[in-house]
Amino acid sequence: MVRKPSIAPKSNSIEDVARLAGVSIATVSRVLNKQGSVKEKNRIRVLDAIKQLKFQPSVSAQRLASGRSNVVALVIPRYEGMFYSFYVLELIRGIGTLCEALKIDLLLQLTDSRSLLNLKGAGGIIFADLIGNRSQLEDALNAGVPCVVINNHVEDLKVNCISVDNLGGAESVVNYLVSLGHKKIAHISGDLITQAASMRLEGYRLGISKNNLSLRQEYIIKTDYSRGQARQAAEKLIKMPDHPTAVFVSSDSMALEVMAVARELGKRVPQDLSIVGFDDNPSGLYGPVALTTVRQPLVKMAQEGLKKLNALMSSDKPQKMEKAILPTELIIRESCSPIRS
Amino acid sequence: MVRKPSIAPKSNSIEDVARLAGVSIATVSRVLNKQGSVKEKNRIRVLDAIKQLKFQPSVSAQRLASGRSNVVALVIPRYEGMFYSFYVLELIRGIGTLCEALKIDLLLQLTDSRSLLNLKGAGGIIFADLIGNRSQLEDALNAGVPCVVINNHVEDLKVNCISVDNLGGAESVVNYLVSLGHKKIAHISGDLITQAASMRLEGYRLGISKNNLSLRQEYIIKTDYSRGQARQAAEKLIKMPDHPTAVFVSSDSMALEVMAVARELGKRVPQDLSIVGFDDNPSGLYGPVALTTVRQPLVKMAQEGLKKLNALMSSDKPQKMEKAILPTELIIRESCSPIRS
DNA sequence: CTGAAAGCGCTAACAA
DNA sequence: TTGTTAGCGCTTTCAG
Repeated sequence: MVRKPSIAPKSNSIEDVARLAGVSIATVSRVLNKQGSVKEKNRIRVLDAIKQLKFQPSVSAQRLASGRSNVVALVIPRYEGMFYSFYVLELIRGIGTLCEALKIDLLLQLTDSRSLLNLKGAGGIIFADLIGNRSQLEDALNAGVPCVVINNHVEDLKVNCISVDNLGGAESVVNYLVSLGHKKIAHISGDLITQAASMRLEGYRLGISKNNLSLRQEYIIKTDYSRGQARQAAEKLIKMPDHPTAVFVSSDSMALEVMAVARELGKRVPQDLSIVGFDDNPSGLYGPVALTTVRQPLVKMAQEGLKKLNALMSSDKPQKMEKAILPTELIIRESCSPIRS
Repeated sequence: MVRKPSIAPKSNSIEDVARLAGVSIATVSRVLNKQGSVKEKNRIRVLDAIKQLKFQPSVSAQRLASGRSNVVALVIPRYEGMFYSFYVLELIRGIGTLCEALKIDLLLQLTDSRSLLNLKGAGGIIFADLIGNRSQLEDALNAGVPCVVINNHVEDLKVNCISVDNLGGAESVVNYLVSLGHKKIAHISGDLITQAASMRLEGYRLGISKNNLSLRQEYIIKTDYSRGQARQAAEKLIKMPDHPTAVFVSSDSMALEVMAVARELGKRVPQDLSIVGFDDNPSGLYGPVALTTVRQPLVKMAQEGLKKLNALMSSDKPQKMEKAILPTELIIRESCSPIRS
């Protein structure tokens, strides 16, 4: 048949390498994949030819022929508040850099949750959070695509997941504040469509009740994680007649906003208002009062997730399934003080 | 004789669809690619079969057979300060969402600049900024891969680029401050390995000299874009015996830090110190004093770049080459005031 | 240790 | 309007 006239200067293929090296393409393939044995002399010649021709194998052809894929998709659901958060960038950074090291191609999917993913595009999928897109995960699972979920604990699906102890982290904040003598503790929550935010709220509630404090609804304010809403929440809280003496904020970036508002309204931090954030965002370090916060191992979570997925993808044997919850850690800095009684 | 079903749930191929629909695979391919003509009745049957089988074509096979690729790589060089910036996220957001709409697969490469890219992995490449990785771009260009550079103006390479008028933006800031009567104007620059930061510095210099002010080296402080260094810079500037009355900061996030420092040191903003940022980061809106800044069309830049690349990739004809510089816009809010004389 | 050859799933020229 | 069929570039048996 007539070949399609290619416009672009056709780049050289494994065949060219084979010819130049004076071996068969099978041999070239062997040295490419570092498997099977090739006489050292031939290896060298092939490697030489590859370098000389600047040969790069076609990923598509490799995938098609081998059935394997070294492409990992990172699926991030698009929702209103997602880009306010420090955390998206941390995730991308963690996974992106590890991918380069592992020679894995990273397919980024910012999805609107209801569209279906191209499951054949990748050999494995990392779901970063699950927000309205459980069906995407289920589809992928049904199609037999290896999956890992991070930042979300999914109990009822047979899938690996790695999340962070938001509940425990939040509870420890309350315990800490109580230990400083606080009894009027408020909470500014993040977007409750995220599991993280709702677990932090839950942890707050748990902490309050375990410490035999009364849970006051007016002390709980829900936001979308944005600084704008944090500002409103802070104003509302501070202007209350019976205002809280401490506030646990669901993200550092919001906590910093709360701190700013407090100052503007003439409150001293931490003397008049103790503030605790969540994230361990480096920005928290720079103000005049370093922010007490909860450190969560985001990069580690992301990278563990990728490693697990990689194992899933490259082994034929079924791997054991894990539902890991990584510990969080209270980082005490300067934004809280004991309450004087 | 009946074949045993294979263990692995081998997903069905175009052949299965063809069989179910009672047509040839060529016909299926035609409806898949919406090209060539297919009798309406057959179209329906094929579409039906596809739905029924939940068929998704193999991207690799499509690419291999057609020579085309709907994969776009976004190359972001990894450097120290990159993740401080609002801008990376905006870029990813702009390109990521448009990719979904255009059914383009996005390959994200956070590269360490010296490693070579897998040029066969994508049909086109967007370089977001060029930081120590010009050779990657040149390699891609030489290999005939369509490329677009965003956020960096490359004069000496035959490549499309779309950047933002950092120079003009910076100059307009100085002009504005001068119009308010300021004569002692400082600049806190970002990481000068980025073209954006160095053009802003250049624009500042230009503005100063065009307005016949003297350029004072001690008024120029270089940072890595982090809030930490912004804080140090601000302290240094404010504590100078002959301190500036206005400061132009190379990013909003740093400008906010400067504002915070000023307040801590007892300066009123804008009465004692006028501050201008760069980015139009929404965070700038929330403080007690809304930040005057320079708006740059990041999302637009990213999306225009992707569109251009897409055109390059899907047309056989050579496209005209463009070096666009999108205008920036001074957004006057509350952080500057006229100087009393 | 090496090479020949059979596909992998799809596209697109060509024939019908 | 359709079906037939030759590759796309590589991996992977299977002989040698």
